[in-house]
Amino acid sequence: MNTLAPYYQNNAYFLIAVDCIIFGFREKELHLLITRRPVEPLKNEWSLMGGFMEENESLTQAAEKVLYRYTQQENIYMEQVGAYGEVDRDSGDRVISVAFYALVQIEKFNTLLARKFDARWINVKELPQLVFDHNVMVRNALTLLQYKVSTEPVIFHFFDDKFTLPALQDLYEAIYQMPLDKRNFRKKLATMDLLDKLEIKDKGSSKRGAFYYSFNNERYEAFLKEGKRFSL
Amino acid sequence: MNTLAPYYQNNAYFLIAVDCIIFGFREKELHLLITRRPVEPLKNEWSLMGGFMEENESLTQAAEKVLYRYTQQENIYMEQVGAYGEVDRDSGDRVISVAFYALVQIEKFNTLLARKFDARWINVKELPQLVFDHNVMVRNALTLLQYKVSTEPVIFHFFDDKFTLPALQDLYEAIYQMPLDKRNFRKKLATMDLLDKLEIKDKGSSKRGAFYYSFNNERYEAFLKEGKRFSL
DNA sequence: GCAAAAGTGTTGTACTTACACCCATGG
DNA sequence: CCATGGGTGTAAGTACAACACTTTTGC
Repeated sequence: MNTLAPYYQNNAYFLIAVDCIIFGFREKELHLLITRRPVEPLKNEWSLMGGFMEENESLTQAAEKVLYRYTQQENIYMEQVGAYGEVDRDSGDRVISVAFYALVQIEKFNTLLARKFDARWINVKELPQLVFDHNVMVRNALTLLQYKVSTEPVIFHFFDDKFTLPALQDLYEAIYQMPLDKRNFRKKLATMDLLDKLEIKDKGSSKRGAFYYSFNNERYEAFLKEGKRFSL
Repeated sequence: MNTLAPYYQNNAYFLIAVDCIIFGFREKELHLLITRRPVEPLKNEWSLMGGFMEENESLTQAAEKVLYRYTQQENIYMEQVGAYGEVDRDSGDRVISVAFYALVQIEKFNTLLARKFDARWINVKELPQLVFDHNVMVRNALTLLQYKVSTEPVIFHFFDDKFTLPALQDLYEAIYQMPLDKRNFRKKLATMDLLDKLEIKDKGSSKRGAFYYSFNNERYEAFLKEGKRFSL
């Protein structure tokens, strides 16, 4: 319970939750991490990763806390999706929830931890029904993600600083949920001139191997200063 | 205070406010309605229209309540901007605020009411410092509005079902904060073919007078069904 | 009759789309 | 040697940007 409000008396108090839509990229598909809900009501149903906000943390910090609990990772790229406040949205009690999406590298994900929480990476195309309004949150998060990756170089947060062009294209295709033309995709990337081609190849997915690239942040800063905008 | 939570005990409770960024169009400029804050702390400083959320209302309903209190209007077009939850954002107490923007017709606005609340329409370019993080909310709302009016026909909510093309262009220019080419602007509108030209003219802003147009909603439905997208 | 705003087309440029073949390599 | 995925250029079409003059009418 709160201490007495110094100024704003006689107003209602609410539980606030944060729910995290954790996106990852695996097997050429966009996945998201869901878990069996650990508490009643709807215990053991599929759910987003969530948690309650505490006294001395901001919304962002609350989301980071939840992310850390489920992934043991910090400094994860995260964006707020919005607040959800229908009166009956949570059948357990009146709860206002703020949704965040996060982009993580699945390789860094701790699978032992996953077992502990009964968490699973699910292809976004095969998403089951989730509790409450969580499916709506996912839809909104995906729409926002589509916009974001097309206008800002946030997609690189899915990778551990290097990636191949075929993988990058597969990821865009998974997010946009449509096929892209390989040559046009590469042409647009080349025009922006923000990637460094590395000397090494990924031989994991083909015999020939695909060159690794990395995103050049300094070049991107300069790019912005010239008034240019990232666009894919 | 809340009744005892049936399930989610031992979690913190918070005050939740909604703050409304009320946009209107006047004198070829985008304006927004601000008020003298009626309560301590920072009493009489410039502020957005806000209010606390109550037990049995959704976030959207809370925002509608605030809008009604300050404008006496209902069925106002409204969008959520986001939730603001820094620990010290409100110096009065811990408050999480959810911001909404609304598009209203200034002509319908009740000026008597304005006096009661010491409310004023301010050109967005001449916005004073507002309390707390309200200036940030306005910036975010404007960015969202720019995106929305370019991809959906929401701009027509600024008008009372008819408008002239010069006024429409002035409004876009005010929102985008850049000049537009008159012929290109009209060509794009004409291509979409969503407006009906009326037989009457507005003689208020020129001797010749400009024809009124109205947005044709049925045509827009069909337009969407063909897979087309509004774009300006 | 003139000032002030409304209305109207064309042309060059940049971007987007569509499209097919050769390359490198592990098995 | 062949199957598999990686890598590359060109041409057509579409969308965007730039630009100037005529019309109407209240004063």
